[in-house]
Amino acid sequence: MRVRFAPSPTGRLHVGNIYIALHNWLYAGKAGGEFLLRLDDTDRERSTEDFADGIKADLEWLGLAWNLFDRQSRRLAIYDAAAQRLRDAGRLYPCYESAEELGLKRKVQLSQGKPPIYDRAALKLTDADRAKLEAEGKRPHWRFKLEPRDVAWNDLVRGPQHVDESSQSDPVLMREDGTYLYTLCSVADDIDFDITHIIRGADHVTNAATQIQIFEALGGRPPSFAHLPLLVDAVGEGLSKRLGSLSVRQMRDEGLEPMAIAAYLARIGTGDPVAPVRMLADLLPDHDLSKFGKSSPRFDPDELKHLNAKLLHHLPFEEARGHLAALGLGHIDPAVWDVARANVEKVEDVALWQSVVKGPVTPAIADAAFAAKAAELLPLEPWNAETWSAWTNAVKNATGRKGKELFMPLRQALTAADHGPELKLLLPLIGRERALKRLKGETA
RNA sequence: GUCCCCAUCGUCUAGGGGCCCAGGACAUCACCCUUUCACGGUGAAGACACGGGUUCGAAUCCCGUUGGGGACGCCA
Repeated sequence: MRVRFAPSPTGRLHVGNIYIALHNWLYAGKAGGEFLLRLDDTDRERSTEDFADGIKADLEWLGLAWNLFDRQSRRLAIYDAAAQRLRDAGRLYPCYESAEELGLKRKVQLSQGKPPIYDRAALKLTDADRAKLEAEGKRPHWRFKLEPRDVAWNDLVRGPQHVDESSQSDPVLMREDGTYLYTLCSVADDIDFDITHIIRGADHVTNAATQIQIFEALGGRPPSFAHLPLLVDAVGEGLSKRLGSLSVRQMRDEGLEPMAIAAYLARIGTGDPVAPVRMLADLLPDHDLSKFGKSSPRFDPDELKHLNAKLLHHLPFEEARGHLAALGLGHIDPAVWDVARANVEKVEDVALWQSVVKGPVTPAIADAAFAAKAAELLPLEPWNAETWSAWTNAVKNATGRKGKELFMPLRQALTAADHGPELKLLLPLIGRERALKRLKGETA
């Protein structure tokens, strides 16, 4: 069993991409299969090396490791052989229309209310016609001759599918300049790599029918197909159209945990509860493509943020350590993490509480007399989790204050904030020396 | 424009003619816990897009309307 994730290095990975990558990874992981990362870089105009590196980095950051790697630009011989085989079988034919001519034809068809399908004019060309065109300096692009029949398959997500191929254009497989297009490369590679399952977005469903024909023409057995519903954004628009607006890079910069992203993307679209998980493997047992429907799930950044916070609230220091270090927060005290984690939304928020503990903090003191009295009553060290209530009780008895009146001024003096982790846990970390200074209004 | 697909609480969904005046999860709200907030616990509120059929009975089947998504490239 082998799956592939085949992005084209024409941009950074975005949510829609990693949603597909993740499900491929999970499917292979659960079945004990292999995961191929294949860079579809046949479009030399738009593919760049930087994007190729970026894609790998994004995948690594998410923990989506691949067993195999290749890129289409290195596999030209495979495509040459495939094209020749199709030519020999009479399934590949030369066409001489220019891109402008084709555009015009489509426009005319559309204006007549007809579907913009290639009219196969090139099929009617005689040898003499072709010779004449060649003599004029025209170079052909090559199309695959589709059989005009109904192609059916059982989609792992969508159930029984069929496409009437007489309503499809013969796909161009080779450009005028002799380079190949995705449609051919993809199939040739899938055959060569023995890909058993193609898991991709629903924008490829009609492609599937055409590709099945190419698989068959090439003598390969078509793999199983699974077309996941396309994610839409909050306004209900397709996510894949908005490259860059939700890139992996951007999510990382926002401080989101890779596991939060994975957990969210793994469950969205299914009825399974969206819950934080520690590692990708935890997602394996419940993974099942048949849990998906055909309608588009909404990708909600707020829900992701919420999940991210929830994940952090339970994250032991040992598991946060690496991530903290990666963010330049290697100096975070484990004790601070344990006390503050329930109050953070993003991992870097802990830095604030570290600075509250270690100082310097400029206290907010509204009632100096009260703070001074509290300072006077501050117990001697050693301090522990009981210190806070012993102290506040003493202050209560001495001043007659209670409830919010009592502790809010203390919190503000001690932390310069009016919310935060439990003071009974925070206080011992701050220590007597700093607490004393802050109660006196000094920055410490 | 043509073809394909979809339509249940705010969101993700369960549901395949009576087990459903619709179940779960997330979010929301309330209460509890906590000498605030957050965390945690308990509970509440909240939906079958609309109109016609079929049927003793429809969220479920059929038709239509509306709304949404996708495909139709010498992109992938």
